[in-house]
Amino acid sequence: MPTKATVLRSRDVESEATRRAILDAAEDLLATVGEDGLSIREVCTRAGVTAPTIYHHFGDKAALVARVVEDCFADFGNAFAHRAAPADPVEALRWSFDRYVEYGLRHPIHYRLMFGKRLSRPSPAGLASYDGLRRRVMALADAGRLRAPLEEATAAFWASVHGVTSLLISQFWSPDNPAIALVRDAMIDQLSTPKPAPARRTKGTPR
Amino acid sequence: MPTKATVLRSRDVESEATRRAILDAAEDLLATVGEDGLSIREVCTRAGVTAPTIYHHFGDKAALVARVVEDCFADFGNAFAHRAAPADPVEALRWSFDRYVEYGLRHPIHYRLMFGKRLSRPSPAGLASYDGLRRRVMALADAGRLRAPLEEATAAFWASVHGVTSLLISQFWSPDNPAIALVRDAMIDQLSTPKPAPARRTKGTPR
DNA sequence: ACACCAATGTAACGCCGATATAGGCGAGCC
DNA sequence: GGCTCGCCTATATCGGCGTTACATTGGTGT
Repeated sequence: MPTKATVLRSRDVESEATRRAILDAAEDLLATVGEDGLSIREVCTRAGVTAPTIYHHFGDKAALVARVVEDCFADFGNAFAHRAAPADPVEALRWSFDRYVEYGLRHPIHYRLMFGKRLSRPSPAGLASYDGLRRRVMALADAGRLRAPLEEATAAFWASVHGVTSLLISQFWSPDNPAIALVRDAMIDQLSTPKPAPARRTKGTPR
Repeated sequence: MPTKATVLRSRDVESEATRRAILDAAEDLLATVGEDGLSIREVCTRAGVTAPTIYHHFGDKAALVARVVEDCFADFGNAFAHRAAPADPVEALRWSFDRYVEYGLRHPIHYRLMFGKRLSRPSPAGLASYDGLRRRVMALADAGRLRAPLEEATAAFWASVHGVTSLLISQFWSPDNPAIALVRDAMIDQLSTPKPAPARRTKGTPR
């Protein structure tokens, strides 16, 4: 962004520092006590500012939370990007399912905020993360192994992994529920055709 | 002669009347403005009582909401019970999927409260509604057409329909999204054998 | 050098959920 | 009838919340 020379005006860097302090405090609080537990006043004391500063920088509480959630999508994307996915597209999809569920279980509050209610407009980071999923389904199509329209298949996969993750986060299910793998493998089996070369068996996916 | 339980003492019927008035007001508010929009004060004015009355009858706001949600599960069950399901167990399952989604779309706030976060203990009405779903899956098993353990299959079916409903309610999906039927049919295809198993009387849970 | 304006603080408003306390009033006993 | 007792409801209030009108300060551009 700073194509022009970034002029260092001291008040700007101070302002940015407080902005970050507020965001850090908010993110920390959000992860521990949730959205309802997060209070402007508590953010104030933690960030060392007073209320009008927060409102000056973010508008209102909802916008502050939305901003934090935006950052969460980046973390969510990293949960996939910073780890090597299997080469086989079907196995990669299974792997994506597991990483998705893993993230939800690790950051349940964040997950709820990200996917519990759509914000006014889909956030760029949210769209990017969905794009990542679509690409993984497209890899299946590129291998000639997808047997549903791309968008529908992507959406269906999302619905299944979101359903599982939601029930886990809401503690209707325990993390060792065998239905998790059942849903995962059922959906993947339905979306993909068997491997073209019949003889070779891929590792460890006993239907 | 009335039994002890039916002795009508006027103060009892008055108390029950105010209790119902509070519940009706709360249910109405909940359906329109949601849990956060529902305030004790608003319930008070609508029900024509004052705050301590509500606390006397229900304890606190969470308990009041929980009580309303309990009633919602009954409505949810009626969405299935009061309508004729198809005779074929596979079609009945498909029908259940649609009724489930339909209820969620019709009562999104209630749905969120019922399935968004597990209450302290699973409510009796909630267990009953899950039992209804299990029975519909068991009908498939009784027809020898279920190819997964009963509990796993029930849970997997629930996860898929819950995932779809959640995305619809959160407005990530539009109600005419073709992925809805894709998820539904994919899961049902995976859980059921394509044809009525002819001779084998395996009413158990073949794997 | 000075006027401007973004950044921050002070203080307050109107909500909220929750409660201590007191009063009303039917129920049952003498 | 008259009494007390226990359940039910209202009055008044508390502390906390999100939010905002207003004042203040200090860096910035001219």
